[in-house]
Amino acid sequence: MFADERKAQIATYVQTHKSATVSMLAQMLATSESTIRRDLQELEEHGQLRRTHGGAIAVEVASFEPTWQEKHVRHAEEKARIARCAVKRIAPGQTVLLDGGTTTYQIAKQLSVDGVTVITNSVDIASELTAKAGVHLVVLGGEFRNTTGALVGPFTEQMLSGVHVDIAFLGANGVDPTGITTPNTLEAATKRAMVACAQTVCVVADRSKFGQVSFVRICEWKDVDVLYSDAPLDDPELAGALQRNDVIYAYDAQDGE
Amino acid sequence: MFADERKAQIATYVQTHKSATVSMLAQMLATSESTIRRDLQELEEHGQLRRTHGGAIAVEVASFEPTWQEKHVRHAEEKARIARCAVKRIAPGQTVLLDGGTTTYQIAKQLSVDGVTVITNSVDIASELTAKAGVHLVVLGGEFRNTTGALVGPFTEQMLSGVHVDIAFLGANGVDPTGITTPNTLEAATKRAMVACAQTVCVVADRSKFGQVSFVRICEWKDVDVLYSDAPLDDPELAGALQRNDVIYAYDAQDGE
DNA sequence: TTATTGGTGATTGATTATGATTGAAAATGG
DNA sequence: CCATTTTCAATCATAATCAATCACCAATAA
Repeated sequence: MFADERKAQIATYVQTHKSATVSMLAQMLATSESTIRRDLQELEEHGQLRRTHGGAIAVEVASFEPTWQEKHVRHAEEKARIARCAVKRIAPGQTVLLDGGTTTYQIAKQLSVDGVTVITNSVDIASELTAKAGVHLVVLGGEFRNTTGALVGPFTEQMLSGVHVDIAFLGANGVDPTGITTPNTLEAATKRAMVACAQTVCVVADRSKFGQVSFVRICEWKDVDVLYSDAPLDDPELAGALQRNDVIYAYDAQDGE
Repeated sequence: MFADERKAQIATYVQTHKSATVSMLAQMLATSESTIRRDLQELEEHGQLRRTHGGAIAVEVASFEPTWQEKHVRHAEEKARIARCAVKRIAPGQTVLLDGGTTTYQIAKQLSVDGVTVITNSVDIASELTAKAGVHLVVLGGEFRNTTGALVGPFTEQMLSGVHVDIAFLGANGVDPTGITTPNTLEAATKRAMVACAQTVCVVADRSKFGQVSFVRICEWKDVDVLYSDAPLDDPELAGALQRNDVIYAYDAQDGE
């Protein structure tokens, strides 16, 4: 094990797991805590992670130092780009399923097609769409999860089993060559039910999700039709997986303005 | 859980829920109140939230003036009074069903009991309750009706058939000696399903509804347990009907202040 | 061989985070 | 207004963690 190799592993681990303790890293990499601390120090200097007492956390988790609003807005802008691209696929008369999440919320916000039926399990999206006149809104029942603002659980799945939609837009926490993942089992089950009832399945995920593998698998790429993101695809492994499963990759760089 | 991780969580929580108590955060994050206070102090110094006695609130909502729509609600003051009275009946641990409507919305707004489960078919109420920490929120699925902001229809009724609640608060457009009525058949069917699944049925209606008979009957007085309003009952015929069916009549005049 | 260099593990005093305690301050309810 | 309760800030003790330092080893070059 070379030093740089070890540092890369630490960086990857913290990226995917959002946090790690010094003692745990030392054990995992079969080295001393001193070495881990030195590595963490260096990685922090390179902005790869953020140190804390006892370990380190991923930079985006520590979003409390750099002004929260600033970061929030900038994040929203990337997601708005994805949404702008995704919303073009929605045609009048269609039935659209919008999963909970900030990116799908942007889709709802930018939706201006008349005569569409929107089904959602997000209270925020529902709230947003109540103001839109040309939208027939259907809300999926379920239990509210305040971490994501989505309605999930058996009720949601039961209701989903009774509907069929033309197109579904799903968010995901992890996007890897084998498929998409999310940290919560309830959410995953609900998303899976969404995949099952949609003619066309679109995943929306900004590039920070690429390479991440979260706890629970939602589905594989063969179940997905389109992946929307905000930048060119630079992971050859993921690109290959998408191609093999006929998944269209679409993104909108900030071009036309 | 690292300190910075915890602080980020607190910041996010307060942002999304608009407020949080020290004790609740301590419990949620499995730490002491001392630590939470230190975190809150630091977060306040960074302008991420605003501390209050007992907790913190989000920076953006420092003042609570009536919402844009709320000013245009007729009899808003009466409805708030009715809600203040009705909300006293809700006890910790109970499961509460809140029908859509401006009066029931006021109940949601004034709800401050911890550990209750609230089931609602109103997007507005759901949206309001996402901000309340101690509430387990369940949303009834269904189709959105623009005129009332409620979710109704077969989906709603199906989901209602699968639940049982301790107490339900219903609105009504007409209150007459034979029972309560509403103008829309879909809404009526949904309200009827609500009556069926509740142990205790409470009707909330300001005095302007008394004597009105709307198009579709929801239920008769024998199905109702309590009627909340804003003034003494002056219709002897209605009073008689209530008495014969053991319906409690409760109101809150603007007394104690 | 010998010196040097870079990386490593161990040690230790210093630092930091935390939970408990207590008197002070603030909210609450007459 | 006062009494009561709740919450707070300040302080302390403790435990965990860290930075600094030193010694060691292996690889390399003179």
